[in-house]
Amino acid sequence: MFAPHPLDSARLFAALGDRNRLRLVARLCKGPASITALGEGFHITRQAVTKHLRVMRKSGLVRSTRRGRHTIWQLNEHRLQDVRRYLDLISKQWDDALARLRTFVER
Amino acid sequence: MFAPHPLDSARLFAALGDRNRLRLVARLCKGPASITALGEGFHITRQAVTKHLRVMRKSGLVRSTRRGRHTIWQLNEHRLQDVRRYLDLISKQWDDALARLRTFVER
DNA sequence: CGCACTCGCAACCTTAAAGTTGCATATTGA
DNA sequence: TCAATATGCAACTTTAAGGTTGCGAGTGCG
Repeated sequence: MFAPHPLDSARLFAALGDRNRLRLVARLCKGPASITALGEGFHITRQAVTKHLRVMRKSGLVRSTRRGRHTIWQLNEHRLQDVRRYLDLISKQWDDALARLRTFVER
Repeated sequence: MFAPHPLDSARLFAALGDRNRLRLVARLCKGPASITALGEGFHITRQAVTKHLRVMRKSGLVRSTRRGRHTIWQLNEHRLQDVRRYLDLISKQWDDALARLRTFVER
């Protein structure tokens, strides 16, 4: 079965926990792109974009492949599913807790 | 319809993007609890726990109610669903992008 | 070939996150 | 009532995140 590691999950959520990184993800949803192409609409340096991409790569959310003189970045669909599964697990536990509470309170 | 704001979402993910906060969430899944009860198994100060809880409250992930001399904290199921919905939206866009890519590549 | 383009590396700055310590305040049980 | 309990408030330290600038290196078009 699937057992999400809390530390890995934390890193994954942290990777999504930044405004600019979320915008990068949204941009990557439209398809793979190079660094300069990704930073087009942004008001940050190319280096900042690079840093964000590496943070996300470290968490496994994104991967890169060298292609000639530019590096192509794309989303890692599996990791996104990991996050969703982790949230589902939390939600389920929470629902169970609520159910137990209702039983106790007997309202 | 539901339109998740990227900035709000970022704050929400950031709230989950910390090892100790994730452990707090896991603990809160078992039911509401007070601050000292929450920090029981942790190796951090009560004040640190308080700070984490407030970060999560600011993102709407958790809420608190004063009850006598202790404050009871519990999860906010609605916000959890918000995160899940946002991820679903991202995943869907990503799936669409993949579909488009397959059409282009014509493999 | 040479120049423009795309990127990596490294140093640096600024700010905020994570955590601690110390003290004040309110509540409750004996 | 009084002390123990449970929390809040504030100042402080340390570390890392987010961002910038400068420079060097590989790649490809004209």
